[in-house]
Amino acid sequence: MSLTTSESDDMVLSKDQIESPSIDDSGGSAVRGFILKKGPWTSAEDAILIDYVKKHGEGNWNAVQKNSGLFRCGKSCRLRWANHLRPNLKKGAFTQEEEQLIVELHAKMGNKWARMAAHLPGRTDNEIKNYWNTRIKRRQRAGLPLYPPEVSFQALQESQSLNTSGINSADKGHHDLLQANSYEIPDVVFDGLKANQGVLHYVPELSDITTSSMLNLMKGPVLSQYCSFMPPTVHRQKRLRESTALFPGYGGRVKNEFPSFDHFQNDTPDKIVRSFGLPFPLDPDPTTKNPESFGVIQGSHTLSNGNFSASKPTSGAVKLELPSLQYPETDLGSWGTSSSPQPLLETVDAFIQSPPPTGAVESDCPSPRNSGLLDALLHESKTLSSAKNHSSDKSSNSSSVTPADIADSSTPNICETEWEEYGDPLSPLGHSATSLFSECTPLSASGSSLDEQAPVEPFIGCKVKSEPIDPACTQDREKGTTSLFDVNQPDALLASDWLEYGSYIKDPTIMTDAIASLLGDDLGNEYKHMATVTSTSSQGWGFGSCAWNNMPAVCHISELP
DNA sequence: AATACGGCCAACCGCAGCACG
DNA sequence: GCGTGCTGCGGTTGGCCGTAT
Repeated sequence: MSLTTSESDDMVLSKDQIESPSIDDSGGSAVRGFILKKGPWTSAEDAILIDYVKKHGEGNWNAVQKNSGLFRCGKSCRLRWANHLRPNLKKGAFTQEEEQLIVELHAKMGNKWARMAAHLPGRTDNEIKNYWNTRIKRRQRAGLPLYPPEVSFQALQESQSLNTSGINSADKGHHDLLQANSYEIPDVVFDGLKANQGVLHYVPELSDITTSSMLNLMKGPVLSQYCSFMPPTVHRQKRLRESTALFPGYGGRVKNEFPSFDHFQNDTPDKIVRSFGLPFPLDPDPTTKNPESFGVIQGSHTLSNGNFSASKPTSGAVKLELPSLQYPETDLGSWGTSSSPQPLLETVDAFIQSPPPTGAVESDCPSPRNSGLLDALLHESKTLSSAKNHSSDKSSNSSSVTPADIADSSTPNICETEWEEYGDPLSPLGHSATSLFSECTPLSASGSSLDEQAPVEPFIGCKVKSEPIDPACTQDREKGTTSLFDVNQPDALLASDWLEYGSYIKDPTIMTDAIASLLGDDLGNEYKHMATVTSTSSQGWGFGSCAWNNMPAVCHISELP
């Protein structure tokens, strides 16, 4: 982009200026008695920098300021050179090929702009970053998925192959597989993976979640993460800084706090909550929960990113980063073999408890629903819902209740619909995300997403089927992991392996039916008998796991008739 | 026509990793 | 081993411009 600043009052400061000890009150900063200019670069400055680099080469940027008379800090010089002056820079809009590549790379890498730039000759990380951020906003408004179905599915397939091949954290096979697909996945992505530790540790870097990890994590803490991985659109407020604006109380504290689950195990609930992006501590008092804050979760890239920042462990709650599909530096294997999904539930429960899933709050749904994107999503979802009602009718004869049925039987929930639309597209998990959203959302589900994503469902394995207490069934599972729940005995629930902050569900049959229905029609019979409800939360949430992949699952049935 | 808003781009800031003395 | 400086990276902010209201 061309410089717009006046080039007449050029920046090349005179000797006098250079040595002036005065502080530049126009944005410049004084360093070692020198005034460093800030702001847009002028052509004169560019010329100086170019000339300097020609003579001395790149690097040693701090020397530029010392030797060229250019009053820019080294960082500024490097940035200017890298982004605008260096040869072979490709200017102009991204081509379709480039855009597609960016999407694919982002699905693989997350917000690793520099790495992505390496795959796009002539393009800078800044360009890509700006493009992506713009794209996100655009697609949000359009109610479109962040990742095109093909990209999501591709990532999904890759992750699937990874899972089925039994690759674990220590297995470099990940790498090979991914690279075979022409994507360079940094080693670091898998560094943290550890095989079969037997304990579900944590979701260390949700920001770096990969397809596989998403598949595995979707059901848990990631729930909150993915509930918000579409950055919420801030209406009428440019550059609203969620960290401070939305959570004044947590502003700096929440940011970048993302301890591993190892820590969670000994941490207080509120700490855990914050770690997963919840802006508020687990507070028994619902009134203390600011809907806005909660919405952050949703919007946080955490899901804020979604990202959650893909690059750094951050509180999804306050960051607008999108979730990458990277493998988290965690124990993926443990998800599959884990015998203790506790952390997940803890988090989920915390998540759940924040905003009471009551009808009164629904309109106020503290989720991404409050975002402008959600408005768009709502619109789209409505359209889809109406279209899908037809299909729903077809299955109305089913013995079990489908999400669509549920939706029909309850007050239409905008939030829910939006979440569904949100979830599918966002991650390669597509449906998995949807399932999560719908299941975690306190309200009825339109079921539209479920229908559409049917093909992907099998990969998700997140659905939970509630089966009547069947010792034989549960005993076959990881011992101690699955506990039969007796909704009539709060104590039993609290004592379950899946820690519960809540008490118990009021009507066991409702939970049972709800969960069963989720598996019944949506998931099909294939996995119908492969999941078991392990526990329930105080607010109508049911938790369980799937036998075929041991994935934790969660669903909510508060709105069941 | 005035204003508000969003898109886009460039630049800055803070942090982390690394190398070196 | 420690402190310092350099570099790179990712996130954020500021400003211009076009468009919508």
